[in-house]
Amino acid sequence: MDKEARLDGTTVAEHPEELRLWLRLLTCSQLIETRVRSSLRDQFDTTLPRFDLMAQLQRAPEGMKMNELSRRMMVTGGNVTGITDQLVAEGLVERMEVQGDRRAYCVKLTPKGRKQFSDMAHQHEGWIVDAFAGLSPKEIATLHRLLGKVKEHTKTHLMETA
Amino acid sequence: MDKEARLDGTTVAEHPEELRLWLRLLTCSQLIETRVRSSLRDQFDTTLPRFDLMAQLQRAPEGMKMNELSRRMMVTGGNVTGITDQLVAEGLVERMEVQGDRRAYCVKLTPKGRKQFSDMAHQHEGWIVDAFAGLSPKEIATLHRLLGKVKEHTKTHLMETA
DNA sequence: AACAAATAGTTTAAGCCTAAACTATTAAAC
DNA sequence: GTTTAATAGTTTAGGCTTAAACTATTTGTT
Repeated sequence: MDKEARLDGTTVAEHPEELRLWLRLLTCSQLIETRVRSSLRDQFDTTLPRFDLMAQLQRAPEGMKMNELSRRMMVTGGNVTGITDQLVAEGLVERMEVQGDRRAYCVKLTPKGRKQFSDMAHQHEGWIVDAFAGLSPKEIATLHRLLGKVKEHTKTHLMETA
Repeated sequence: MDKEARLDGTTVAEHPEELRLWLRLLTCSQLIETRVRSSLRDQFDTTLPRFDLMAQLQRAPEGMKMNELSRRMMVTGGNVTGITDQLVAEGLVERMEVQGDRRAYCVKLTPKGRKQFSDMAHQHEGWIVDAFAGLSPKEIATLHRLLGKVKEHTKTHLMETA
């Protein structure tokens, strides 16, 4: 039911290989992401979006504008507002005024936030290493390279076919 | 800043390759998924979860129990209840009683649902083919194979490290 | 048969996320 | 310089998703 016969006697999937690849890619993301969310909740009583925001800030010791956070996290500005509000309330990040632009905020990890993120990041790294433990270093490199092509192609061709 | 020097003069990324791979995998999923969501909304005024549920049902002409939908879609039962309610209200799927088990429902596409899904699926296939148009058939096969290893490894090792 | 345990599905409360409308500020056009 | 447009961030309404508590039914134990 899922295959079509061809003249040469072989069969071909009714759905193109691209579709099968997409479903598998999605499954992998979801499996790993579900595991990470669950571990973050159980071990640190936090969520993936909060972790992601802090991860962005850790790489920017001087802080980052909401604007840029939104772009890097690939979520809407309103979303960043909400997550930042929570982290501010918990004392993990702080909003700082930007010299010369009274519209903008610069968001930065507090010392408490840096410490907490450091603990989480160490565990997180382990979960991710585990997730890919079935692959050899060479396979990891290949996967990384091929996904890089997908990423570039998708990013550049995103707005064409509207 | 992102590299550590080693004794042999080479450098190694501060974060393991697995972490870089994970971030890239996530980026690819999100880029493609965002595009699909947006197209479904613009062209069919519907959402990805609704599409996904209908896609599962289309492969099961006899219908499927909520239970199995939940497992295949990798979401909670409560979620399936909500999405099914909407699709029932729109006349796209129907709940049927199961002979011999008054707890269960069998959910099935209506003729209207089959027709609408068929239209959407055709477009959807195009979006996905586009997303991977930067890869050769051989690269697609490689990616599919490697992600298969990730999927199997993750699925089997999921509940070990709790 | 009676009780306990498991299963199917729903409900609820809370957080995530988006698009769109909104406020405040800055930059550009003229 | 005043108007216009663009930018930074927030708010709001609505849909998605989950975990946990819940109802109803079925299965297993004795």
